[in-house]
Amino acid sequence: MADSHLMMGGQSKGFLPVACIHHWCMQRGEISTAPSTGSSFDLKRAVESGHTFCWRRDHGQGELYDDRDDATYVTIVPARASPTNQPEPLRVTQPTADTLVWEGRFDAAETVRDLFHLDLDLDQIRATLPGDEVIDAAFDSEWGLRLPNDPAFPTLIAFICSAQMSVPRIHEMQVALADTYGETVELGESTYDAFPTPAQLAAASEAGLRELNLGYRAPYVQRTAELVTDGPHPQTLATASYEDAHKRLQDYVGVGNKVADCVQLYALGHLDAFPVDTWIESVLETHYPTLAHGSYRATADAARAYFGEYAGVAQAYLFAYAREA
DNA sequence: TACCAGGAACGGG
DNA sequence: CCCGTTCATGGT
Repeated sequence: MADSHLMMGGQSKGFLPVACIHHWCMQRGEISTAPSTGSSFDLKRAVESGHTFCWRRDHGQGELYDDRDDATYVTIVPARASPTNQPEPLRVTQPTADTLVWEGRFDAAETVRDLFHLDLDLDQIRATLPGDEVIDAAFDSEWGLRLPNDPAFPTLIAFICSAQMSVPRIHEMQVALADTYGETVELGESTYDAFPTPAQLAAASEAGLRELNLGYRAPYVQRTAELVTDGPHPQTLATASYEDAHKRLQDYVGVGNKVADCVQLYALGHLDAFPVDTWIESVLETHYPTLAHGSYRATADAARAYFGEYAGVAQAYLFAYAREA
């Protein structure tokens, strides 16, 4: 096992400058993903199954959602969520099934574990779910998939953009937003574009956003960015109840039941949220006809009651399983 | 060409 | 609360 905070120049952690902005102070670490029996994390599945839109492949490794299975992924932790209080680029790769390697400008082991809920026991979660044939097949097929625990604002914007849009095109929009309105950050010899802050995105014009092919979602994104800039941050809803957060998220523009559930599940740690999209609707109609009630609220509530505390994990596996077939 | 893609705003029952 | 219509845009 490699040192979890390896440094250049033999410096110890205590001698690091406060603002570590130079490439020579890059740190690297290794994380085991095999707590007990077999690997319990699959980085490619976690990043490329369409649940997070906060990652991209490193330069020169193509776009997400193709066959490549050994990619290095990059995200930029927003200032408000980073221990250095400034946007922090983070590279992660999985050289073997049981090993995760990260690179960043700070000791990011805890951050990486947090970003994928790695401290949750996947076997324990599965044990809480009903052991029906569909869940069994989905978990056998998609084992290692983890829910993201992403920053709230980028997740909110991504799922406002998701309306009537394919997974690759949602991701394209987030890349375009970052490249156009976000701050450029440096890691080693490379530079990356962070997702824009609420204020940066609020300053964009509807016309400017339409140029990025956001279509009718452009004014939703701009107005929601204004609301977040002027009001409480959606991240604060992580400590609210499911019902309270669900209601308050819909005060933003372009946010209904489904987008609210996605933000709650992928950014606020509400793992009992069960987003019902066209794929899940189809799965329910085929395999769980008693849960499909037609209206969003009735269907989602029935699914939450059936799958329980970790209904969102079941949803993620069913979604990935359905889309893979 | 018509239809679909991780839906939501809007108006009306 | 529930339902029908409309809303950009690129792919098939």
